Amino acid sequence: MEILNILWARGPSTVRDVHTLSSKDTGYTTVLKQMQVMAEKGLLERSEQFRSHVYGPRIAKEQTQQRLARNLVQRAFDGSAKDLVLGALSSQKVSAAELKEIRELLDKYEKGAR
Amino acid sequence: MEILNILWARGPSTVRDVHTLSSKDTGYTTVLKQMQVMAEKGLLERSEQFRSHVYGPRIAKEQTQQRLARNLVQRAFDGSAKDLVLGALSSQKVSAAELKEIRELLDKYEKGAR
DNA sequence: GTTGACATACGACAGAGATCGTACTATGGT
DNA sequence: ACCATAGTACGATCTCTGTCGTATGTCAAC
Repeated sequence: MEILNILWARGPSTVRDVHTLSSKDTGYTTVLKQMQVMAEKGLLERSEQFRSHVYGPRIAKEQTQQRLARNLVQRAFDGSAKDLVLGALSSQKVSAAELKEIRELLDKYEKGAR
Repeated sequence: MEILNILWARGPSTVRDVHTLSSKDTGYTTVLKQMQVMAEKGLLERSEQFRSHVYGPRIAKEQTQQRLARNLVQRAFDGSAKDLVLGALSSQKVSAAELKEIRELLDKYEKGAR
């Protein structure tokens, strides 16, 4: 997950970049291996054009987030999106600005979808 | 996760109960083992008073959901609760009634927490 | 008391993930 | 041409989880 986050933020990057930016202090080859495996599994694409291979995310951030959210809602919240929102709110501080954005989101969703 | 869901819904139950209710068709001893391990890890408590041991959830549903939501927000949504809501909404249909509830939730949260 | 049904305990195994050490390879500077 | 450096490839190990088979224990009914 952290690897994906870095790649989404920076765009295609080398293993060294990712390793340097990673918060975990794990070995270089560990990150390399992880990225190789992720590439094998289709999560990352890699370009071998340069001396250091360059890896990029193969699925969009939004799409992945959607998948994770749905997954969690199904498995832990009995399909209730409401409860997920509840959980998210009560688990951390949410700023007034963010609350506003969430409301706008709900409006937009209501208009858009049916 | 499914085991926890069943226990939250039914309250303390035997392995047989859980196994019968489970949607996966996995062996009885598999469920038994899982529940034993979960008990070891402190997720379940078990009473050996009866012939068949009775297992109950050791952590409240809400608390677990909170933890999971926070965890996901941190790891996959850069701490943005808004994005999690977005993900949840766009990943599935959400009824008008549920939208209403979510709005009320936001109101309550805004009043209550600062 | 024997037995059949049902329970738990335990160990084995396979698959996935994370981690790392080491070996191999390519590249640029001298 | 050589060698130090920095990269990749590969396999070994460890830990977790899920899965199950088999062994062992218990209890009630005959």
